[in-house]
Amino acid sequence: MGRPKCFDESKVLDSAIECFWRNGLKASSIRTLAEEMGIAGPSLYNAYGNKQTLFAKALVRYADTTLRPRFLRVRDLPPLEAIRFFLFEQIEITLNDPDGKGCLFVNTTVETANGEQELSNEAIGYLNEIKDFFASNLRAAQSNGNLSPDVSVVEMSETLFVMIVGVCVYARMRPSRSELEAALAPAFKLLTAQS
Amino acid sequence: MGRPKCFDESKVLDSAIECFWRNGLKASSIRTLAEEMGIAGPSLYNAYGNKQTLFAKALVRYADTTLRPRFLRVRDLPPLEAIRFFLFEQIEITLNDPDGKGCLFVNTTVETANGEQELSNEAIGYLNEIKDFFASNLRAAQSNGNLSPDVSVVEMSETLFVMIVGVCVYARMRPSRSELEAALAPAFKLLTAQS
DNA sequence: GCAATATTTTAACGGTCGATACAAAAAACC
DNA sequence: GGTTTTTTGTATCGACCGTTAAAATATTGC
Repeated sequence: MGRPKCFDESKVLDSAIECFWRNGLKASSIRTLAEEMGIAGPSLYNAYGNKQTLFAKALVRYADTTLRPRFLRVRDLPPLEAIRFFLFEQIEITLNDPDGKGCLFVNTTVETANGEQELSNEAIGYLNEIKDFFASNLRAAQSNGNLSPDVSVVEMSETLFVMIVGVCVYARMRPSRSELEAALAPAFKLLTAQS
Repeated sequence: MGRPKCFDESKVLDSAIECFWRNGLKASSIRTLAEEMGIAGPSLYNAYGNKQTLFAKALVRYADTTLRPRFLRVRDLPPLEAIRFFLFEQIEITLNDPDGKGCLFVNTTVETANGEQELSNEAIGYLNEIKDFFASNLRAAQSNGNLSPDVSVVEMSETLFVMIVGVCVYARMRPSRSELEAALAPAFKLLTAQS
């Protein structure tokens, strides 16, 4: 019923993600968003509500298209190998990110922490999934016998978490491969030394 | 000559730092800045130029009042102890930061990376001073014999850097003491185990 | 006291912000 | 084919943005 939408809502949302990811929430105006999305302002409001709801939808889709595939990609690996691959992939993603976009969740957490709390909480929720990914895999590795039971899962998962978040900030500084590999090298050693 | 300024330029700049630190560059309007600084808009422009130059001056003063005192505070400690105290202090500062301001340099790097490049480069320069602080102290520890020459100073300094930057992002998530201490515990172990 | 200089105050500038009213357009239903 | 429903395009709204013009105010040098 009614006139059909003449654009793919998900594809256009991907363009919004790109804009928010690169420039942030406040630096992305409705006008530049609409232009980069290839639609007019009123179509944007008709399809996504307002700027805040558009951003919220962008966060959800970013999680679906960027974070969740990374979890799925390592789902069937041995737990420690899953963590190693996740960290390794972070380096490659960062180096193949010439715009220095980093991580939308990290950028959002930093930008909206003392303003748009609902958006901040949404982003933090996804970041906590990364921490949980580390923790559950470390626990599995201890069950497997691949990781010493003397290792504190809480400490190790928190450390890996702040390290990968730090790498996401690093991404915005256009780091070199050697800097990124050096930064994560001790993490790889921690994951093997105590096995 | 002329009418004297009726405010302390440094003290008022501290109020600007507080506002930028808490809310970021774009979310701090000239009007809210002027109000929080206790002066009128034109006085702000007369004293600090424009918004961008005000922010640049805020970055410099923030470095002078927040980062440099921390370096000086550990200047006379044994190098590894200096790093340990710096990390320990980061936890305490984060827990005594109820607004979740984190680090102005990290916030600025994330917010302005793809916009105001001059401000971003300024912030990155100060962050690199932190990395250099780690590297030079690690080298000194190796000269002292307090740190094994088998440890890669580059790897360790890069790791400590991404960890402390990660903690600064963590600060915006209102972390608990146990989370922060767990996150940095492996760093403390790395600094003693290989000594 | 008077001129010169610098800062404060008041008011407002043009521009952009997020958001919308309204009518034209394009499909489905009968 | 006319009605209904949704989306599109155009034009624009009031609010706020960063910034400044201009006049009033407060000091110094003479």
